[in-house]
Amino acid sequence: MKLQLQITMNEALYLRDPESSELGKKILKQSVELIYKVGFEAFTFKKLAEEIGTTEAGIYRYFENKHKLLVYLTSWYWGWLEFQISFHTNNISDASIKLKKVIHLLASTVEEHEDTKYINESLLHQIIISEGSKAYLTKQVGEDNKQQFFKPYKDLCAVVGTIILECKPSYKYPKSLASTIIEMAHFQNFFMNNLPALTDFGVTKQEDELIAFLNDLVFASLENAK
Amino acid sequence: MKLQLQITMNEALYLRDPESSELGKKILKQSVELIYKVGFEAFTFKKLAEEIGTTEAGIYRYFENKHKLLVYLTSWYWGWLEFQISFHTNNISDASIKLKKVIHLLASTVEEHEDTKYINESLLHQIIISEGSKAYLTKQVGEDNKQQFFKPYKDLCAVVGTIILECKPSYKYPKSLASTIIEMAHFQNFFMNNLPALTDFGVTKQEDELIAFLNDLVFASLENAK
DNA sequence: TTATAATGATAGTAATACTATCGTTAAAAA
DNA sequence: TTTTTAACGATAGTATTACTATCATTATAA
Repeated sequence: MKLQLQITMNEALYLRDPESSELGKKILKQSVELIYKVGFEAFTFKKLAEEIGTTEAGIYRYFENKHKLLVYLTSWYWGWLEFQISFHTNNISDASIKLKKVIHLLASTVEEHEDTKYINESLLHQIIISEGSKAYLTKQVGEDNKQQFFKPYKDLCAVVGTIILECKPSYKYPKSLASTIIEMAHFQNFFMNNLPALTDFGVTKQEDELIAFLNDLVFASLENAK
Repeated sequence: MKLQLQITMNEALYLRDPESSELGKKILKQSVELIYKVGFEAFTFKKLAEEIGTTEAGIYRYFENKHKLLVYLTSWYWGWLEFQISFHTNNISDASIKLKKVIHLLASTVEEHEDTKYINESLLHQIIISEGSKAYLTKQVGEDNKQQFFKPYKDLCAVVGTIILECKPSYKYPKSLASTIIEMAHFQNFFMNNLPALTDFGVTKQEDELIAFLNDLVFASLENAK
């Protein structure tokens, strides 16, 4: 048995549903690989078209511009992560263990499942680390938000916030702590690999140390709450 | 008496020192206002030249490209902040009070001192919040780092890390906690104003609540350390 | 069998991100 | 004071980016 995970995407993010055709799936697959390779700034629809073997106009039939494509990919990632969390914390009754699992999922390198799918989660994870915040750090964030583009991120944050409150109902900042964990799982990873002076993690065993830091941060805050 | 604060800038960031001429100072002043107004993506040297009343080529004599200008501005900000911290924590003996002061300085809206200077710190603070991380979230981060472009950020982080250790010598993650405070002071501010569902801060008294959150996060971590 | 929809191929445009040249002006050195 | 140098303004030019438009072809569905 093999069941395909389907993530519901905001229709305003695309012109034609990329999951509905072979070309669309190629766009998703190759855009992840190309953004990973050259970075979001140097990524263009022309280069993407060349990789795929189609034309620029072909890409524009699916996505209005590269910003919407980035928002699409980040939304997909948040949706996917929320599913991973709900799957892996299912029937864990102890909220603290649940929260530890969440931190582990956020901070661990994603390992590949099947390469058959059209999105490589492991590369996408790296993209989220390096480019993810560019999806909302823009002048149009207000309009994008009105169109619900960040709902998957908010939903994930709400899920984590709820688990935090399960651990400690009296904690006063569940949502801010949730967004802090999520952002720091990515930023500290980026710093560790690119600006190590900003972290306390060595080159070896790095991931474990990042997880330990996040656990320490979160559980100290919760234990401290009255 | 009026003493002008001079921040030493990495010479590799510019082609001609912008602080050495009137045009250079205008470039700094107007770039802050233009980036604040249109955002870094829509900001171009052509528009900047028009604002100043010079030509595109005139700007290119000072800065190679807009990325280096952004790195220049962020470096300036980190240097300025480090000075603010050293100034305002001077002769405070209690490390905890010092750390609280640091958090306050990081998370407070910067109010204007004199408008005579060529950099508006209050607008620059807003730019750091919205655009700051784009200075290092690039493919060239490694090369930029080799050229010491991020030294001011690292220095600031080291200063904060040292104060953290003064508070609690046994705490294991002073640098990661320092970079977490700095990043979160900015990100939570951005979320509060643009994606409020990611925070627990209301529209009123927002700044105080953000400071309270950061204090709670930091001191819980330190008190928790053995 | 005929519509309809998706794609490929090609063209074109305005803006961006530069580089190069040249004449003028203003300040510093001789 | 004259001469040299440095900075600036003005203009031009190029490759790339970020699109939009058109039309022929192919595959699918009515």
